[in-house]
Amino acid sequence: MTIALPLPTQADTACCGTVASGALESEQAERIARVFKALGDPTRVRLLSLIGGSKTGEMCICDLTDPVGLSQPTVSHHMKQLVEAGLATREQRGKWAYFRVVDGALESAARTLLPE
Amino acid sequence: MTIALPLPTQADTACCGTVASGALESEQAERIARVFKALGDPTRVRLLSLIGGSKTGEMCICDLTDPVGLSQPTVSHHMKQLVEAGLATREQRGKWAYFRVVDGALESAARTLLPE
DNA sequence: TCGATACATCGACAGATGTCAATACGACTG
DNA sequence: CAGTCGTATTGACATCTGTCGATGTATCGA
Repeated sequence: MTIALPLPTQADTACCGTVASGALESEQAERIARVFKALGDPTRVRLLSLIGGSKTGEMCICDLTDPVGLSQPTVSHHMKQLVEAGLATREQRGKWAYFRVVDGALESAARTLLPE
Repeated sequence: MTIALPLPTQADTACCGTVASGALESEQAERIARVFKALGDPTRVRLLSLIGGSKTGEMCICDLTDPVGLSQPTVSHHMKQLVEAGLATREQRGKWAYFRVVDGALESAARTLLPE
């Protein structure tokens, strides 16, 4: 038997309230901080920029370990963080797991820092 | 005698390279991540929104402890993080320390998430 | 000068985080 | 089906982080 957990939807990067337009409730602040927490590690920033800047827009773990100089489990761990933050997607194709930057996610995160 | 430490300048939020336009070097990634790390805590997000949304645009620690519901040392600690990340400034006036959101810092951070 | 006030720093602590080696899992290949 | 390859997970570990109480420091008022 399985239990339907009330997992928070990860993709709701921005829907209401921005940092620049005062007085956020703690729940909104938590939602906003969750995304920036994922962006608060230099390795993850590099991973995003590597994937987003690649020709096809997608990369597998094996393509990423070398550029960042970390072990495969560590890269896998970071990518999981990015996926859970709604900044990247994972798609299994055969043996490989292809990651993409979620379209509009960075723009959406950027918008939470601007007025209005 | 004092020693002139080569402290990194904190205000250089964005000068070159963005997440959305591929292949950041580790140093640029580190600089970008430093700002978002500061934004990766819900309390700090609230503090920024409180200060930025206030009438005068500035607030002292004593005004902030109640809204966020944390102790004075903790709020002081968070504000130090924000100042060191270049997102806020601290100005001592008499007994009070007034904090402001650095003008353009959030916009600058947002820009590192967008293409170009 | 003495006390009160506002803030920073220190010391401590629990919990989170980044990292790797080892291992498990799933998919292809022979 | 057995072996190999790409990934995810686990377990362990050191470090970082958020938090508070206690204490230090500077400023103002009486």
